[in-house]
Amino acid sequence: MDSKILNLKSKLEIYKAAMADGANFSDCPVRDVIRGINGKWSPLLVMALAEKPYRFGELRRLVPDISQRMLTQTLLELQRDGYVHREVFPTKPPSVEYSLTDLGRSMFDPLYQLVQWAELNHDAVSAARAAFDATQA
Amino acid sequence: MDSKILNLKSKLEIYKAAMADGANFSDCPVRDVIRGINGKWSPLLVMALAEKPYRFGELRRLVPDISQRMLTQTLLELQRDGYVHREVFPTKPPSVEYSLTDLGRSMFDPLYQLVQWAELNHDAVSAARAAFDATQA
DNA sequence: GTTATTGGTCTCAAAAAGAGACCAGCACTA
DNA sequence: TAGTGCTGGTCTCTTTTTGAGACCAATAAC
Repeated sequence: MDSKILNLKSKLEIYKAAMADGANFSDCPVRDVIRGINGKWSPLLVMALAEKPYRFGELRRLVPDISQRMLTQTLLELQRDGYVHREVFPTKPPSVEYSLTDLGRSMFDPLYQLVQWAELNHDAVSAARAAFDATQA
Repeated sequence: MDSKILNLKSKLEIYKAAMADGANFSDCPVRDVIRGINGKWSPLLVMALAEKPYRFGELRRLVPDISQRMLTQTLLELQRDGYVHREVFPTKPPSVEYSLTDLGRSMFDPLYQLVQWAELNHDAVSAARAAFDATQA
């Protein structure tokens, strides 16, 4: 346990070094990147596209609770940040395929770590929520 | 590169297995957990508290662009999900210390992976954004 | 008595997200 | 030939979330 904490501390040294010298978090360049991938739908779409390219309508069916408006908008943001490639095929009617770029694929590993952690701990989180809500009642 | 893709695919098998059989993403338990930590401020606060416990006012100064309202609210959510412990000390005026629980600490590793990735790739993202915006002008 | 500090809450304005109607262009069908 | 459906969107309206900032009680220091 102690060694784990030390390890954690040494990692934080690196993390803090990545920030501005003033050591406040507001102009940390990492935040800018994280913000682009921590929208409500972005990680989900990246995970989906990591499997294979999908067309607009396919993504819509895969994630039924996203509105068409947010799907368009999130895909545009992912495209702007260089994670997703958009290609229009001249079929009738035209179909549009979305796929991950190399940059997008490079995000999969760390993102998947987080997903794995979430899967491993979602029981603990549910329990914590239930316990907390019980005290508030 | 090919082996990387294969590795990615095998990981996705696991990911999909974690979902409901219908293979649509809307009732994936992982989403519920991810949602709790992908707010605008949550990952930042977890990273900060990973270093050491902080008091309310200290966090406010550390993250100058968070409003007091959102700091209160985000800390409450993190507490509810079992990531953060809140302790009131009977000083005058009372001071409140926030620290990570074991569950919160267990999140650090995967979260830090993502931060590291973000740091490594923020130049590429900036470049992609600039290139994209140039075509839209 | 005045001022500052603590960790909040409350209210109101602004921004973001969700719901759903609408659209053009073509193919297929009746 | 008129109707229907599919494509990937956009537009508008409503609801939710966030941000900005005033306010608060209790106490200590000046």
